[in-house]
Amino acid sequence: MALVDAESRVLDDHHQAIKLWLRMLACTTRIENVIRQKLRSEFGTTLPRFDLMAQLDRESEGLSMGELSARMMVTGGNVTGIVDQLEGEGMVVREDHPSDRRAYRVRLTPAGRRQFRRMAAVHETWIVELFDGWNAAQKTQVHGLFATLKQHLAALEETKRQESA
Amino acid sequence: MALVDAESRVLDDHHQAIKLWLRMLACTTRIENVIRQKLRSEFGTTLPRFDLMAQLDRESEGLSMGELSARMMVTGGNVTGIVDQLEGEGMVVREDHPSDRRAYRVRLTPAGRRQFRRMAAVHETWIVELFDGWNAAQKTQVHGLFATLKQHLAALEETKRQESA
DNA sequence: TATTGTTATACTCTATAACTATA
DNA sequence: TATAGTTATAGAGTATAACAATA
Repeated sequence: MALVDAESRVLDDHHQAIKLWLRMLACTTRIENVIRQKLRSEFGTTLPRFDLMAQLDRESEGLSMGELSARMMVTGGNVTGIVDQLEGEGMVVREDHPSDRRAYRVRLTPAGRRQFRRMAAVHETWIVELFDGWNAAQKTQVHGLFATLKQHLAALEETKRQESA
Repeated sequence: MALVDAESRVLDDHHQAIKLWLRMLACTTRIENVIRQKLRSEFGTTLPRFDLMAQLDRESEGLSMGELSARMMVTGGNVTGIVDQLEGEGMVVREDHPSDRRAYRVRLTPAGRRQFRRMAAVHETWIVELFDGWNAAQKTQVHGLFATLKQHLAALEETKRQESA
């Protein structure tokens, strides 16, 4: 009996994880789609472009292409394309890197910063509305729980990296 | 002072929502990437293909193209493409719909069901490992919280649909 | 007329690999 | 040799619109 109970607990735990994942994925996907659609219809931009500008907004000194690539978790070729677009629209500039002539220092132009701040303010109201199903205490709770999960995921990746090395 | 406090609470609440969203999105994206990569390397398949087979596995009677499209939340043309592939590999079949000659009834073949079940079992172990940063009580808690959020998101969509009508 | 599904097309997002120019 | 960035290419994933067959 003890064995059977242990097995059914394992089964329950498995199904619990799957159900949790599917529900969480459904919520995230839905929110992401709303954000993507609103960014396109209201500002004519996309999530990666918004993300790139957000990274630059945090760094008044600017970032190299490689740093942008690392922070956005995409490979270099993609960053080149997005920066090309935004530079063409006058939102960012590639300045020479002071000490490394291979590299650039990408930064927001004044117009780019104004435009980003304008978008970010509206973006924030969308997020607030979308998460209004949770009260402040619940948001705090989930925020803490995801900190734990994030650590766990980072540890898994670290383990895997060491195995492959 | 009361006004200032109220304002700073609003600000805090906004930042809380944004930080929560960014952290949640980071976790979801990371998990999704792991799943995508493992599905490709271990089973030579993709997330939408896996998802389509999962929908069919739940419905022994099969589903029409339109029903698949609605459940997967993608437009019809995409479903045609995925069903074409899976039919070519003998995983699913398009049967005539009994009462509507415009429609099909797509269902898993026995081989398709065997293959899906095999994949699903392994997929479940990936999910369990990825979510192992939370204990059972925490998983239950998050599952419940996401039920609330899902309802809230559905309500928002409903409101919007009525506004546009 | 409205609906089911297909076709054709295009765009976003991403990864990989070969390339250049510096370091 | 190694690194920063670019270019070219390929593929996943998606949406849109025009179309044929049937309701």
